[in-house]
Amino acid sequence: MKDSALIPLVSVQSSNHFDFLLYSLFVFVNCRRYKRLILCERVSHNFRLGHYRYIIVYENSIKLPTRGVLDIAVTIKDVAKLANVAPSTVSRVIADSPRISEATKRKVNEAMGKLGYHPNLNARSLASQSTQTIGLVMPSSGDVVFQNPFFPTVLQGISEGAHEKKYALHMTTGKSEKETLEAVVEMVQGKRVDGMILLKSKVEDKIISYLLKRNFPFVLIGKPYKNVEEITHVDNDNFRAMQEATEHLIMQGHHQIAFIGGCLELVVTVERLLGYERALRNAGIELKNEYIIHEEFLREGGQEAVKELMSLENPPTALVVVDDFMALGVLNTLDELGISVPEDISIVSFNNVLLSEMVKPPLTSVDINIFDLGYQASKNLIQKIENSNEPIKRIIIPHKLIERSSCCHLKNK
Amino acid sequence: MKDSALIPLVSVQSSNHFDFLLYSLFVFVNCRRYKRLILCERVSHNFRLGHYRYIIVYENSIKLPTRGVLDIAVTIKDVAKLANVAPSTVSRVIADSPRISEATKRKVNEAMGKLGYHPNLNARSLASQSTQTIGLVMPSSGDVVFQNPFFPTVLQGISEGAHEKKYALHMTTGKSEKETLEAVVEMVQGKRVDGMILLKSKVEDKIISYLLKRNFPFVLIGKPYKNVEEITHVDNDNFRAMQEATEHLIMQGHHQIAFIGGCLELVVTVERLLGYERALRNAGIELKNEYIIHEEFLREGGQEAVKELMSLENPPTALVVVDDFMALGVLNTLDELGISVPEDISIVSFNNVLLSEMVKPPLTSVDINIFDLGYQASKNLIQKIENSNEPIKRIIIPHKLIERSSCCHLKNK
DNA sequence: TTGTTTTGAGCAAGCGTTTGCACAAACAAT
DNA sequence: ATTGTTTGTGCAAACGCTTGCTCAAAACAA
Repeated sequence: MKDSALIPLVSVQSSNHFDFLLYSLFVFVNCRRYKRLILCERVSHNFRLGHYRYIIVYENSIKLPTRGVLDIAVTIKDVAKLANVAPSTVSRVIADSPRISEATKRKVNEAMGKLGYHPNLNARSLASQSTQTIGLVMPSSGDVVFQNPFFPTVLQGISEGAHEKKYALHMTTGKSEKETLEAVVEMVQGKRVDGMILLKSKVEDKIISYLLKRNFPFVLIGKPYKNVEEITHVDNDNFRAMQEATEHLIMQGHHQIAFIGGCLELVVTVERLLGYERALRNAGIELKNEYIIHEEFLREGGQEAVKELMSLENPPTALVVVDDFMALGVLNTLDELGISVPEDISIVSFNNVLLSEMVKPPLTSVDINIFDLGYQASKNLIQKIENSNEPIKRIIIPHKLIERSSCCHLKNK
Repeated sequence: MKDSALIPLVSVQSSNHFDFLLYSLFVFVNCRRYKRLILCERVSHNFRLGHYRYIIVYENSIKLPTRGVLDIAVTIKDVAKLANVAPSTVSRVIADSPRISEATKRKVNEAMGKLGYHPNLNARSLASQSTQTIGLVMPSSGDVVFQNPFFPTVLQGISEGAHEKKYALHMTTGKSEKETLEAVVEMVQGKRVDGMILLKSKVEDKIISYLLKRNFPFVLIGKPYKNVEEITHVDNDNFRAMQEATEHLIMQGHHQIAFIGGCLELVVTVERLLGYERALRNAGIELKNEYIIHEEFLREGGQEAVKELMSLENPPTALVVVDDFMALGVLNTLDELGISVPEDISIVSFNNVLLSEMVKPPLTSVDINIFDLGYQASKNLIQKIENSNEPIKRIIIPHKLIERSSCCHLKNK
């Protein structure tokens, strides 16, 4: 005889005939050597596949009611019946409402235990209008971000923050900008999530406008291009960070400093570029256009750019690179060109991922605390979800220049 | 006058008094200079916050019915009313049922457009018992996996496969094994997902037993430790891959080959270890216990191990390392020890992540096609979800040894 | 004893869909 | 004209939960 575990699906060919279904069940029960089968509730005449409930009786003694032939789940009603209370009472026990007496709670909990009850979260979400889920749009497969550790780390932070408050994550991908927006609409209007985290802010961001218009809770990682006062965001002070990185080089005597950055549509690039320019200007160093490179992360393109840069009449003596991984590419290209770091050229990069200390030479890199970026984002999003009066916030995650061996004082020529 | 966008939440202090609510609405409407407000439906006497519907009338001409005071969404009923059909018809139009005439479809679609209707996916899931979502448990923050590109890449593959079939991803984290199982139960019994993808298989895997017992669709990435015949899984032929990698070294004249692997509880480690042993045995080379190292990925531990290994009486002339990132650590340690690769020692590693070609020297690495691992997992999971008769499958993703410069022929001593 | 408050639990409506069947209208076949 | 078929829509129950209000019983006060 079987124990009271779930019973695998019996294949019922025609769902249109009650008798046939019943018959199938009998056959199934017999061949599995269950003792008896009792249909105990016929949910409606207008029945659908999956609406029958039954009890298995073992060895003539009634055991627990077991569900499962057509994947019928244990519901709150079943628990209520077993505990001899109303469904609403069970619901309140689950919510640990103070209006229920201890005695009843015990009784109900016991029944839940016996039946192996687990609430149906879709039903819960539908009724309570909340999902305990936060939404995320992944960068599309082809995206630059995917190649480097930023994404997983920030995800890890988000996940950690969500986990602490028992929130889950819901993600989709969008291949194009249009698809991405659709994905967001699906999550938001489809009521799949209570709030959203955006992983990057573009200069003209449709998603942000959409969420703003709908007044839907969201947190942005990065700095909004506009509406700064209306958007809770968590960011580094990228302007300062880059300024400091550049100043670090300046203090080491470098005047010819090039900037290697990413897509100018990303606000972070813009900010950092400004910080770079400020540092140079403060030091009275002239800005040179040919020292500023925006390359997508593709290695080949990067190589080209670096080669061009180094073959200028006055090649730079130092580089600021906005990403460790990109810096690694640069490092390789320099190596090919026979230029050695830091003797011939100094490099400061960003992100301080694990990689940066394992590379030769270890990279001086600005640690922007990616994990915390994600962690604070989800934490603050949840606050916002749970209290709609929560004020707009701007959370700045501190950065720190980690000195390693990719920079050194400019040798006097 | 406002346009027909959503109207922000009016703060209604007491939800208990209809009149008060009505009054608040009027105040709100006046101060926002809407022309008129009509309550058009009082959903029930026994009302709850958020159950009122209304129409805004602009400039005396009736515009679209607008919802939103208490974030009331447009429902299928509203669409039905506007299009003058039954809700069921709207539902069928959405599902593009052939039973609906073209004329009606057009009419309904128009109404949906006007109202900006979007289906409530929770309600859909509840009624249709399917979520179009696949579940995933992330490695916990502290986990090894998070540090290297395996996770994001496989996620990318999964996401791609899911996206193609319009499935979304649902993720949670578990910090401990217990929490992880709870997270799975929550997703499965909470009916949040239609199927699951497991990212690694442990030797005694409670999650697998659970899913198997419940007969819940899932796909494993990696090889199951037991019940191989009952579990659809996608994997590399890790045995062969490692055997080939080792043979590659043997063919280059190496006899003293050490194995640096990860946690022995992971099936993949076991498989690869076996492949390594087979290769040696086939070549008639004696296995040495001191040549086999299992280190968690922590850099420090790894360094220790490598140092120990190299100070053996007969240090190995070649290493197989089960992960590129780990190999990078090894590379660094060797560098510290003044041992150069590949001159003094050859290395073959695994995964062939972008990193491996950017490192000095570029690593000979076995490409196991991580993306495809994820892609096939979600693709096959979805097949399984959509057709419960889908047979159990074993999908082997081909691997390929990518030769770079971290190996060379053993110089004759 | 009677009136009043408190406590605990139940009733039933509601969340927004899907879907089996009923049924009217239009058409075809007798 | 009568009886079948189609074809297209509508009806209403169901999914499994939450929650405002009602109300009986218990506890307390007068």
